[in-house]
Amino acid sequence: MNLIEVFKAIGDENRIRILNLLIKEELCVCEIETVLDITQSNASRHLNKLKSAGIIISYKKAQWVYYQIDANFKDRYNLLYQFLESEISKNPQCIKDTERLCKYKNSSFTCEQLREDKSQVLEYLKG
Amino acid sequence: MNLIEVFKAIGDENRIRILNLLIKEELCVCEIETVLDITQSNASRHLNKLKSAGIIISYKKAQWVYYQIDANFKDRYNLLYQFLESEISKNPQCIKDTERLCKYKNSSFTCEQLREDKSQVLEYLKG
DNA sequence: TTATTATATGAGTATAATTGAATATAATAA
DNA sequence: TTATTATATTCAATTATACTCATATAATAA
Repeated sequence: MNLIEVFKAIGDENRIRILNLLIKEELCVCEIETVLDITQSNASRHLNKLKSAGIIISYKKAQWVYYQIDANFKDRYNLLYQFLESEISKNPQCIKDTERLCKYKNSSFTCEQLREDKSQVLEYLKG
Repeated sequence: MNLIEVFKAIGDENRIRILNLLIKEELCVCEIETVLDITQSNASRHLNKLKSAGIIISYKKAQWVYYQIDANFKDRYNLLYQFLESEISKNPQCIKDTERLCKYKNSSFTCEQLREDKSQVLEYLKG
């Protein structure tokens, strides 16, 4: 966990968007790519950068990989985390993303649904 | 002052080093380039990035341009500023830079001296 | 005025970061 | 076992960033 690496990791729109979601709750890669509407490889890459910087951690459940904010990061870089939590919620793109996340969470869709028909979920989140 | 732009601006070694100095006190470009031992154009460019991001401001005194932390930034992004102030002092490179800054400040060298013989000042700071 | 000088900027180059498409890997399901 | 699938990774292309050298600009000094 290096100061410059952490700032570099946070200083990117896609990664800020991912952090915005993970601050709310842990999510698996397929959920993140769906809510943010970005490609799978792109989501995976950005998650890896955040993980390398020590901001998030991951664990496997069945075939899915779940990501969440690293408690050590919250603890060790607490002021930064508090700042991020507070400011990220004011970012226009993050506000939209949060709405999409809530919509997804309030629906009955699951990772299995995403596998079977992702376009259906995307259509639901759009309308 | 945009969140991502601010993080991008801070996420660079030379700019972190500059911020470390400016957190201690306002400095002009020729002092920054001397203490950090970087080229003039490089210092100027990084200062401009920090200024564009809304982190620092500048004013002219005679032929010198002095930079300092923007009070609005300190105020508006207070948690981030506090975090930065606290963490930056633990960075190995910044610790060395701070020593050089103190050495420079404790000497009788001025911007005029830097003009007349910069290499002499650099030699003093090295030894 | 001209000379000097502190800083900023332009052009070119080198390096790093981001991306999509395709493929590899590791796990589950049949 | 083989087929499927979620995620990670590689490759190639693009874009962004950082750096150096040279020059422009704006101010002071003579």
